[in-house]
Amino acid sequence: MVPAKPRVLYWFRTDLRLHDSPALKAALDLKPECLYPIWCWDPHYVYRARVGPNRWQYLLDCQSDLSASITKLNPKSKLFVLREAPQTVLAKLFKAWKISHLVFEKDTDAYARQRDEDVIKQAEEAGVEVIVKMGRTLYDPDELVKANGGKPTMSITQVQHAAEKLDEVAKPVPTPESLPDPGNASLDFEHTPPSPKPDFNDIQRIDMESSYTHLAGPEGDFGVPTLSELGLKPATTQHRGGETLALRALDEIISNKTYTATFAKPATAPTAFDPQSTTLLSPHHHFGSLSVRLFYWRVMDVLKEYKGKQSTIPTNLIGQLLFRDMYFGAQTALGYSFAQTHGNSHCRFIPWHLPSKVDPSNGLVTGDHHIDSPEAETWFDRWKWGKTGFPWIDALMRQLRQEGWIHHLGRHAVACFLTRGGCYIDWERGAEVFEEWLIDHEVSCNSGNWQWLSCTAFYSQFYRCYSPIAFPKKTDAKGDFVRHFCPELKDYPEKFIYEPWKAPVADQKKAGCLIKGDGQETEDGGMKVYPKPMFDFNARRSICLDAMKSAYHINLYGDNLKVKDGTWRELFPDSAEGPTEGKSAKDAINGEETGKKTRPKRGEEASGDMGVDQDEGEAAEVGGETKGGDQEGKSPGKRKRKGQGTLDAHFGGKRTKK
DNA sequence: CGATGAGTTGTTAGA
DNA sequence: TTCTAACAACTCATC
Repeated sequence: MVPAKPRVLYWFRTDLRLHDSPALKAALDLKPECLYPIWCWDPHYVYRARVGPNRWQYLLDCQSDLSASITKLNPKSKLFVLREAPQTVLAKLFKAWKISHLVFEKDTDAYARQRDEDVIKQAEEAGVEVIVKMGRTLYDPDELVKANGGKPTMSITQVQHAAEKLDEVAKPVPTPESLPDPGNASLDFEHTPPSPKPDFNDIQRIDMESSYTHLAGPEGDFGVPTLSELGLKPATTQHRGGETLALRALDEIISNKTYTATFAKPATAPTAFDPQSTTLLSPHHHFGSLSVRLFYWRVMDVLKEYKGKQSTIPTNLIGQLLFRDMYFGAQTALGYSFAQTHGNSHCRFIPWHLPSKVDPSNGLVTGDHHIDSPEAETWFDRWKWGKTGFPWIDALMRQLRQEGWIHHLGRHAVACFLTRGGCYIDWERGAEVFEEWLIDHEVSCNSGNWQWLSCTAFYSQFYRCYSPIAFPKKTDAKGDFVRHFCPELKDYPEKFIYEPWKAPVADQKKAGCLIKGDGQETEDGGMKVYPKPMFDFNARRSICLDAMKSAYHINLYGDNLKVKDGTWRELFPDSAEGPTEGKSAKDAINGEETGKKTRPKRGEEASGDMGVDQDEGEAAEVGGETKGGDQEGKSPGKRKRKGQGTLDAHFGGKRTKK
């Protein structure tokens, strides 16, 4: 009996490329009778994740380019976009298209794992064989974590040591030269449009979201959707996606051997924008339109040949990829909790303003936040919309909104400003804005970088704080970057470009822009207006510094029971920055989720000690990581403190003792 | 175990 | 202009 030839569903997700795709190669190695290249238009990303027009456009670029490349290899084929959740549509396709194999690239963020587990189960039930191949990172995050003793990778040293135990980074696999025909794409089954509520992107839509009206799209041709179907405004970014552009960009970078071999991230200018000083490959890596392993080996080839002085890990290009793998490893080990403080065993708890609301039924943030301080809410709003009155911060936030990309150090500057170095606002608020606006947004990297900058994980030198005035001067004394993104300030003298409020009114008038108000008005009697700074930066920096010092001494992590039940407040001095005290603040925050509604308690010990709760479950994912000792041994009492001053006074009797 | 040096990416004053 | 030290002080890796 001759076995039937395989009929393969190749499910594209964040691997929108034909080159160096181990999963696609595995699909083709089956020598299938037919291969359907498909994409599921997943409602999770349409409604439940924050995605703005710029990243959507980038995705559509990637899909269109991929579809055209598929058609080039086989005129009968293309990318078949199905407007339905993978969790509901795939099982129907298995049947309707008589599928024998489902093949896809492994994805490791918390949602992706849950989704894929669900789909794999359905495939097994349908008798469909599933093939999953890694191709998204240098190392398989699961293996990396395993090699790191089952613990999340929290430093580059850990990544390097773990990587030494693994095989070397996989060499790129060849790009296919032909593709099998797709089979008959009949849609002889019921379409299940998703529920549009809740819609996290509702506020962005200028029109009804209508991408789910037909399974194969409005033309019935499985075509790539449009922004207008999503009810979104057109993209404003000039950065375009797609494998063709990605490979061209890669060639250009690699052709400049000196740039490639001497690249040192901290030395690149965050003020450079035309052209930018870094590679801008991150969005290609995010969508998989450029293989990180291809990039790795192309860079390694240059490093092997280059005779001059080279930059090294971690500042060189290879180091950048290692950081990416580090965040993937941390996310993999911690699951959903990695993207939030609540329940996160490796993220410090700081009593930030505007903390997230948490759903007590699952311990996950709801997407909404508490307004413990109306002032902080105003600061957050002004930060988001580029109206803080600090030109460097505002220019960056406007570039981010318009173009969907800012330099890594620019991200440092605005993140530090929002959290530990200015507003003392929860990093999760900032991460949400980045999630919406960045074209290269990646859950693990975004969460990781925000934790880094807010000094809640990965990094702890909170006394190193970016100044919105001194920092940009280092690479852009003239203020060209600010003049471009805050054009109302373009005629300001160099002397005042980063602190325009210091310009005498006569100079303000001469430059055609008055410094006044809080960002509401943009014009006054025919003269442009730029807001006054929303606070005294140096005063805020010192308040934040003291607050961070205090929170570090109190030393709570996101999985601590006191963090979970709200009793952390008892440990903080009443005068501490953040929602630590005051009847109204306490009611506003405690009322809803702690109150008398007790969360399920298991093994809880109300001893007042830093109990370590292991019931969140994420750790099980990596084979029962236990970190019971984590908070032990870090007790504040062990720490030597030589300063006297105000701070110690606050601690009197407040610190927990062991 | 304690001590020491390093840690991708700070700022400022003063030489 | 470019360099250094002081600022105040964190965790991690290594010896």
